[in-house]
Amino acid sequence: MKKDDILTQIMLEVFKTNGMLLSAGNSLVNPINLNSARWQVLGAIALSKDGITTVPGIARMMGITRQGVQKTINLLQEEQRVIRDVNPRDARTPLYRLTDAGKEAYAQAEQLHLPWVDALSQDICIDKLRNTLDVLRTLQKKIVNV
Amino acid sequence: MKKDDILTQIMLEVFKTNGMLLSAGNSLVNPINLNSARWQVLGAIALSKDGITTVPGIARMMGITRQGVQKTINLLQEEQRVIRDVNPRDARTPLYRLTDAGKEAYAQAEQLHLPWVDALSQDICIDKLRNTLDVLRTLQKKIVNV
DNA sequence: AATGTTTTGACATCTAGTTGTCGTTGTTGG
DNA sequence: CCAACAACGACAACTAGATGTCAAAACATT
Repeated sequence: MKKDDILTQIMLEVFKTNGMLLSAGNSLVNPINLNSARWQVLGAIALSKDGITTVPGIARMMGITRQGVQKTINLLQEEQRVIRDVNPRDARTPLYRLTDAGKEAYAQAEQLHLPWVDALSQDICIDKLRNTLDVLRTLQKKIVNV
Repeated sequence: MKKDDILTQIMLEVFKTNGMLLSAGNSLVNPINLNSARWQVLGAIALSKDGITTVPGIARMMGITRQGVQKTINLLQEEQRVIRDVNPRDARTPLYRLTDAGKEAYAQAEQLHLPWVDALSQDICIDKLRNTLDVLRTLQKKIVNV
């Protein structure tokens, strides 16, 4: 197979893998009343500097639009899993952080996630994983510039 | 980074790459009045045996639900890009094939796709691409079984 | 300091795709 | 042969996310 054909196949497999990961992720965190979208947003907040960040900040981190994140954040806020603070540095865009319930939900999600990732990474050597991560990131940079 | 962490990163990058590929794909085939979803379904038909297949067949090939494919097929049929045949082997599920307009649309899409893929695969050696394809497929098999 | 540009939240509309249900058609095992 | 059972199209409701618009706030440049 030529490079072009392999890359085309990779694209199709990215679509498929995306769907399967979303679906598996939903099943994984469904028991704790989460889904992939909320889980990811909780993670984005948890992993941000000082555990506090803005909607557009999350959107940039996740590579989706701020409007999409805003919807999820509004839901998480209704569920008392995130709380809104005034942003002293920018009056337009409030800061969000996890509540205790949010922290617990994210911790539970991690406990479910870990053994799952562990099982999936079994039998794939670390160099292959590293390479895959590198290729995906390289592709993204190129897609932006092309 | 541990294997687990790398794989977690890969998952996040798959989400991002998926979004970027969809968006770039939409821009790419937008000039010929297509989008990523319709383009993919046209491709699934074009690449199937004898260029004729069923809705559930496309769904299995693409790894999405038959209902999702059905929606896209219905649109493509309205646009006269696919045509429906009676399936002599199964009265429930009609066969679909490309019309001349459908074939032309797909050929045009390929002409746009080729130089794009070519530019993206530039500077990534074929072994890295092969490895990435392999890892994605391995992951999919594992996700199904875990 | 004034002006033009960018970023933001809020809101509305749209799209691709999932989930669930129904009645029908195939398929398979006893 | 026939009774379960699986797969199908049609339809409806729902979800995540994109796209577009607006006014307000922040920022940049002169």
